[in-house]
Amino acid sequence: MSIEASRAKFRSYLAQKGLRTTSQRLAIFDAAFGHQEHYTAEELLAHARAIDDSVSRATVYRTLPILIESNLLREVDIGLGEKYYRAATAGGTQVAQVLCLDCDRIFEISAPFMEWYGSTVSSKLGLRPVSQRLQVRAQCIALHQQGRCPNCTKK
Amino acid sequence: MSIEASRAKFRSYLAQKGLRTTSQRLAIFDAAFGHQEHYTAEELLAHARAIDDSVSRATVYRTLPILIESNLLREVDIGLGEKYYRAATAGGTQVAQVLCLDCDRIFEISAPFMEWYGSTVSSKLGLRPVSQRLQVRAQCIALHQQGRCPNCTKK
DNA sequence: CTGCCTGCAAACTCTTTGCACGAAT
DNA sequence: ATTCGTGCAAAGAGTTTGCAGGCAG
Repeated sequence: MSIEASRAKFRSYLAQKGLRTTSQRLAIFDAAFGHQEHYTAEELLAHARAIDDSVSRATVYRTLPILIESNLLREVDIGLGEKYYRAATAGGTQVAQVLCLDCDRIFEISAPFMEWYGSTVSSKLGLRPVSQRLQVRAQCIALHQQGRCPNCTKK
Repeated sequence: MSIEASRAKFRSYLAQKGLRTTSQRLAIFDAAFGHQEHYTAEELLAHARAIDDSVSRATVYRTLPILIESNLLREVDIGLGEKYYRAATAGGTQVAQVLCLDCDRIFEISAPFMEWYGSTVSSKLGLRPVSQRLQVRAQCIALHQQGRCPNCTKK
């Protein structure tokens, strides 16, 4: 989905929910879709302010749930204390995250069996799965063996 | 492993690391092993205080890493804001968690393929897996269809 | 005009830390 | 006697919220 199509979807979602189309919400949307990587709320705030410097931290936190509910953004909580966000891509519910503990980079990998697993396991408990996540924490082999990582810019 | 064996393991771990065997640490240990369910740091504090009312919140937070490093306790972060802890059982690294969103209860299910998956995915990225987690969020079918859940005491 | 939305700052939750006293070795 | 460990309270990080004023519809 192109960014124009996504922006249109955002505007119609706002209209449909009776929410107002403010310049701040649009700036946050544009900031959110200007990056393909994972970012924190704080980073999103910085990006949004580069577009519209009137955007406040509070509005970022108030807008994030709207973007998530409209399926335009995905929230990724990998247990680092702060949450990460990422523009939603197709099939986004079936991805696993791999966190490199050396550089804190998050990689995403397709995990098509996850949904099946969630259903199988939940049904045994009389539950209906809502979402599932599969996360791997890992260390960089090259960094630990040769002292430097070809992917990491941090170390 | 019996609680006596676990307590012995805890004492020897402390000795081996040059850490002191204090009454507070023992009270926290006993509180941690007096429950089989998941509990929060706050709940652990309450249980520990029932055994030794001199235990403070700070000491609970300072003792938790020791219990985890010694593989006596497992930390479970299911994204509810606070972390949960549980006495470690055999094969504890290969369990998936199922969270009931209606009662916040955490169920654990054996997931023997998780470790294999972590290795497979990590190796493609030049990473070595350290740990992995598979978590399912689910709703209670009975509660939503019949208005009450046979498992939940909360609702 | 109406009332939703905003920025600001304070509040909040969970966890960590500095300090001086107290207890294990 | 040494230190390490402790309780207390304050600090910290990330996020949420109350309020008075501002802008979309």
